[in-house]
Amino acid sequence: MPEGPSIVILKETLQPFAGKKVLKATGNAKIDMKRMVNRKIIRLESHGKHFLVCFKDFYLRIHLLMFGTYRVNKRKELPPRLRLEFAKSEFSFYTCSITLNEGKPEDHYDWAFDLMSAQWKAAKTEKKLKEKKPMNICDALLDQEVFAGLGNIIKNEVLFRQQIHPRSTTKGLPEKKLKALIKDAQVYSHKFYEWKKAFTLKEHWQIHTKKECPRCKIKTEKEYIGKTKRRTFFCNNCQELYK
DNA sequence: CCGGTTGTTCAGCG
DNA sequence: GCGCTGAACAACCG
Repeated sequence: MPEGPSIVILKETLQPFAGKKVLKATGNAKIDMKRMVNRKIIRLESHGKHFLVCFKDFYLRIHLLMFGTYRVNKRKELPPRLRLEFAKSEFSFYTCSITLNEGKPEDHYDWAFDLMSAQWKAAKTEKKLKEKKPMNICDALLDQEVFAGLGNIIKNEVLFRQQIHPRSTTKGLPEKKLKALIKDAQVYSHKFYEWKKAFTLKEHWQIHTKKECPRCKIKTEKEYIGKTKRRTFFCNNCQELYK
């Protein structure tokens, strides 16, 4: 579930709960369940991979991590981390990280860095990236402070689309290449969102999990690259190294 | 049935 | 106190 576009879909799925009053809150998350009872959900938000359930003066931050799932008006066998029950409906979250934060989300989040937000700004993203120490491009793309919502699949696909070798560095990328990569991270995130909604995400993968390059047909590489050591699929022939 | 993973956090070490 | 590494967490799929 967990890259940014999937969290936007989650937000949209739970939208009917906005404005509804919580009657019962249960689950094994280490938060004070009583805080939500008899309180109305004011709005549902997302920022990168964070899903936010907002109340008047606090909000829940839900992160699905690798294996997180949720159900609406249905239950899994698993004990829920959090279940909120309303007059005629409910939702449950499983295997995720949940924190209760005081204040408003806008005090802690800047949507200029959220790839799925209408407020996303390429220029601010580029500036933020340049303020960081030079690093491997895979690590940079997965850095949530710079590219909020970008996950491992988007990383692999965007590097392939832009024909950038995953062993390239932020310092080594020419200005033009860097700008194109930043923009495509946003463009591809939105495509990911559309395909995910249409259940056609996997068939649109060009390089992720692929054994053969769709462009030049040679065998692809699978390596664990960068400090993050995440699974990286690439084509040695089509993706140029900038070091 | 085992191995692997759309992710993050934290303990331990030098 | 720092950066780095590896473990821990955990459910589901092939």
